[in-house]
Order: sequence, then structure tokens, then C-alpha cells
Amino acid sequence: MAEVAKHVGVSAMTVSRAFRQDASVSEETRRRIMDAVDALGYVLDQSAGSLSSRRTGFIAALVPSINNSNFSDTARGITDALENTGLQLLLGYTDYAPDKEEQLIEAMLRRRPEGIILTGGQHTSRARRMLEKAGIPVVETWEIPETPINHVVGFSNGEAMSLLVRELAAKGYRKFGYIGGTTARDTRGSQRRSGFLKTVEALGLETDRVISFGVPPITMEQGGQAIISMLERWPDTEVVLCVSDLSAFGALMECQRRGLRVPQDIAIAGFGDYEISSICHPRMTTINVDCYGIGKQAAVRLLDALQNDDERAGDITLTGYRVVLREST
Amino acid sequence: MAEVAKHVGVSAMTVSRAFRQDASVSEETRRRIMDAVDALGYVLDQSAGSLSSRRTGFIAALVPSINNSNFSDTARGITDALENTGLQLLLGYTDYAPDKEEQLIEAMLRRRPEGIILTGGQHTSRARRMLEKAGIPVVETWEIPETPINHVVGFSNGEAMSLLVRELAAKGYRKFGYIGGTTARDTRGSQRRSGFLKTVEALGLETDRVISFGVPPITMEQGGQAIISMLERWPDTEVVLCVSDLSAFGALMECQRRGLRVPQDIAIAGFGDYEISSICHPRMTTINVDCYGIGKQAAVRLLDALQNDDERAGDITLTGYRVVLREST
DNA sequence: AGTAGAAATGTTAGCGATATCATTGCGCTC
DNA sequence: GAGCGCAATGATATCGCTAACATTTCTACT
Repeated sequence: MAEVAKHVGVSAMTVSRAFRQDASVSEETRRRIMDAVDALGYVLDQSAGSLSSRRTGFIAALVPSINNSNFSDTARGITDALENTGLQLLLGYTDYAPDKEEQLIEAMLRRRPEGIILTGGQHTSRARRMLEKAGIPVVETWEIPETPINHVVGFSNGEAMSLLVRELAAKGYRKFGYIGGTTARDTRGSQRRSGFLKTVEALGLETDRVISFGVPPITMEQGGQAIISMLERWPDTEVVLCVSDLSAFGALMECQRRGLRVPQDIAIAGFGDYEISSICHPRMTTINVDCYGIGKQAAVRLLDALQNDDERAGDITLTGYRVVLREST
Repeated sequence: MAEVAKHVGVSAMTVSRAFRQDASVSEETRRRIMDAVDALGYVLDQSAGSLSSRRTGFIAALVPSINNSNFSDTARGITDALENTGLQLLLGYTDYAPDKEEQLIEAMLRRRPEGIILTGGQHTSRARRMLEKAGIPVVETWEIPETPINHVVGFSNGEAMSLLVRELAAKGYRKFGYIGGTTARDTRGSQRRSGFLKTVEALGLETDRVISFGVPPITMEQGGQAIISMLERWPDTEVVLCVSDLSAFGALMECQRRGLRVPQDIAIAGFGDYEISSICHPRMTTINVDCYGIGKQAAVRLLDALQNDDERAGDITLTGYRVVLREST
């Protein structure tokens, strides 16, 4: 920067100002500075800048995974909301593991992000302490934690699943099955399952048709294997709800491969409304949960908190969901 | 850090050393320092650290998009390769637009990454200049640029597509159709198309059955619409190759919806070997291109260049691909 | 015990920008 | 033309850490 300054014949401070929108630099000077910047190929050093200004321009976001999952849409929503704000997203993958999340939170905080977006409400106590101490706005997404850290942008996975059960019951289905992953690591998966069980029970129907298979996030293939087990154990099952569209799709395809007609022989529904569900044949019943919007709103919430000097008033934004009935049920 | 130092009764420098693996600090001292760190809830400030040490610990990577695409696997490969290296990935989405890429490159360089991974070989001249000047290792991925900037990890999209055409021709297909996006922005898509055209022509077959539809990356739905146009214009088409598995899947499902048998009435093949292709019914013929491996190898190449103080010897790593013949052809 | 060499720790000086306050210059009013 | 206010620019002092070199302490061997 000093070099640019010398080249133009101004002070480094003026060069620094020329890079900012709001600073008062005459048009003439700014033009000459920018010419010199181009000529010299100078690129601003933001690490130095952030040390001095105490604004790093980073926003951290942690998602369980990004491959073939709803979270890639959420990440996209965050990225889009951050566009033209000068903020840069630091993305991390937790693999659904709270201790990996803890590590990542520490790694992120070392970069002094101005805000952080998390997925879910399950965190280690050390993670909570670090976040507390960091004094930056936090947004938890994708569910409604019992004890939110700060802001929340999400919905009740249990209630969403419950709604689907009730709509399908209204269509006349009585023998409900459920396919999900094995562990409780995926809290959203667990919530969906308990929403399913609670509602099926409330309707006075059998609750034992549950297949737990595969480590979350459960794959398409595992969905296919799971429905085979389901139909072997409970051949008279009328409708199977799956923890995600991906497993539901695997189940659907496996049924077709075996000559089972969907929905006549067995109905199938997913969760998440992935693109695939509106394209596959038969088109799949699912729950649309606005993954993109969750990311976008979380980021907007964060930006808002940053502007208003976040008074730490935790604020819960409920995102919408709706059952999308299609041909598979 | 000064506070921690005072608390333990050592100098700040010793605290700094305690955070590094290789530094010489007695076990006793390090333990006491770490205890104080925990007690005080101190978190290292890496922006300050990198300013001083001139090592930011950032690696930048730019991909066209991350949603439902091969690139999410590539990003995952990079992330995995970077694990435990203390390096943090800065990810950006270019939306297949060279000028957005240029902007992102500048934004990334302001963070002083130690290396950068790009997708493809199409860059604006200003982007090339900035990269040149930055003096950091660059890895271009996913294709083989004519004039590589530095390192390359990729494969020839044209040859891969060509191989698929030849294998299908060997199975007896003669009337080949192609479905792809409309613009040349997606250079890999264009290369696949020209690989298709060149090979079909070399085999002495018709090359006019080409549907261009939708802005890349073309969606599942657009694939479905495209195959309808294809069959309306050229009803006797025997096999349709698609620019990606997603569009191929859309085409496949649309055929099923219309009662067309695949592959008896029309055969379909994709590109990329997404999970969906091995699960759908009928399972889809495609080309496996090791998306994850491209990311992983690109990152490894970069790490290697960083260790060996990169002598700027551009180095081309060819990644493998193979035709996966399945039930759809 | 004496000493060399290694290990552990301390001191000082930046890294490259920006916050803050000071200064200069200009146009305008009365 | 003195005085005021505002816009443009400059000087200085950090921001929080680590590189580099200096110093002290320990270890091992003669």
C-alpha cells in the first residue's frame, strides 16, 4: 500500500480510504489511486485490515454435510444473502458429530468471525461456553432447540412429520411404517421419528413398523434395502414414511425394480422436497421445508444483529413447511 | 494472550509457542498455559498471527455451484485432504460466470490464501494477471486447459464422452442424440458436446440430433423436456447421451411417465455417475469421473507445492474415468 | 567440577493495514 | 477580509500476534 501511495504521491491513509465507499476522497485522487493500483497489480490485504479495524468480514457456518443434502441449499441461501455485503463465508462440515462441531467452532472462532450459523441445537458444553464468550451473534438453524443460544431460524421437524402422518391418515392409510437412520446423532432425524411415533399412536394405530438402518445421513441405497426389510417383516404395510427424500427415492426405485406398484401395493413418502421428488416417477409425496430460505433468513438475521449491535435478545424465526401430496401416496 | 501470559507468569512468546506442535516448550509449562487458556476462555487470534507469520492458513477454491452437482463431491475431497493440516478452505461459487470468477479471485486474494483451486481453464485476463502476481500455487481442475496457469488435476471431458459414444456404438446403436445446455459458459459441457459430435461423425453417423436446452447447469426437469423435443423431432433416435446424470435422470423419468420403455424404445446415458444413477430404475449408464478424487488430488497437489516451495513447474495430473454400462442402454 | 551443546524462555521489532486526531485548503457569509 | 464550516488529506499509534535473535537453564559428558 505504501508503494501505491508513493507512486501516486499521497499518504497510505488516502489509499486506504480510496478503497472504501463511504470515505471522503476526491474523485480525482481516487481515480489516480485506482490507476496506480491496476498498474502495480496491488491487492488489498484484508488480514492486516481486519486486525486494525477489528472487523474480519467473516461469517462462519457449520453444516452436517454438504453432499447431496438439503444443507447445500442452506449454504447457498447463506452465500446469496451475504453477496455484496463484503462478508465472506467460512464453511465447515461437522459430519453430524458434536465433538467435531466443537473443534470446528474453535477453529472458526480463531478467525474472529462476526457471526456464526449452526445447524441444530445439540452442542457440547465447551462449544456453548466458547460461543458465549465470543460475544458474537449466533443463529441455530433447522430445528427449534430447547435452550437456544441466541437466535433461531428453523421449524419443528417433529410437527412437520406429524402433519404428514395426519394428512396421509386422512387419505385412509392405516398401517404406517417408518424408515430412518440408526443413531441419535442426527437430532432432526430423531425428531422426525418421534413426531411420527407420537402421531401414529395418537391416531390409535400400530407403532412398531420402524426400520432403523444406516448411519445418518442415510443413503438412497440404504433406503432401498430398508424397504425390503420392512416388507419382509410387515408385508401388509400400506404406507412408508422416510426420514429424507433420498432414502424414500431409494425405496421407491427398489419397489419398482421388484415389480411392486407404488402407491397401489405400497405408498411411499419422503421429507425435504428435493428436486428429485418432483421429477421421479411416480412423483413423490414429501414435505417441503424451504432449505434455501432457512439459510437466507439465518444470514439476514445475522446481518440484522450485526447492524443493530445485537442486544443478545434471542429471536426465534419459524420457517414454513407444507406437505406436498403427489403420486406416490 | 498477554493476559494468559501474566496469569501463568511467562512471556507472551511462550504462550504463543505453547500453541504450536513443533515449538520447544517444556511439558510442564505447556500444561500450565493450557490450563490458564481454558480457565480464561482464551481463543487464539489467527488474523493477528497470520499477519505476523505471513501464513494465513487459507486455501481458496472456486467451483461453479455446489447444489446437487459433482462439485460438492470435489469440495468434499478438498476439505477431507485439508483435514488436520490446519488449513481452512475458503469456498466460492462462480455460477459458471468468468467475471464472477474474477471478482471472487480478487476477494479471495485479499485474504492472502496460500494456494488456490479453480474449476476449468477459462479465466478473464485480469484474473490470470492477478493469479500470476499473487505468486501462490494454482490448481485448475475438471478439465485440461490449453494454457494451464500452473498445476492441473483433471481429464478430457471430450475424450470421456467420446469413449462412451464408441462403447455404445459397439453395442449396436446407430442413431445418437445429445442433450445439453445452451451456452458455452459451461466449458466442460461444451467439451462433452464436441467430443460427442466428433466421434459420432468419425463413425460415419448422423450428427444433427442435438437438443440444446436450458442454462447450464441444466436441471432434471429440463432433461425431461429436452427428451420430449428430441423424440418429437427425431422419433427414431435409438440412444440419447446427456451432458450430466441429472438431465439424463429427468429424461429417463419423463420416458417412463409417457410409457416409453428404456432401453427398448429409447436408450439413455448420463455423465458423472451420481449416486442417483446406480439407484434409479432402470439403472443408468454413465461415465464415472471420480469427482471426489479430483478435489482430493487437487488439494494434495497444492499441499505438495506448498511444502516444496513451488518452483512453478506446472504439473498435469490426469484423473481416471470409466464408462459404466448399466440397464438404461 | 567444568564446559559444550541443546532446550527453554525472554526481548524487541515488525507484519500491513486502519482509527483517531490534526492539519490544510477552499468556498461562503456577513 | 475575517471567520466559519466542511471536505480532503496527513501523521501517529496501535491491532494481537510471531520471527529473529538474545539469554538463561538444563543435560550430558569428560
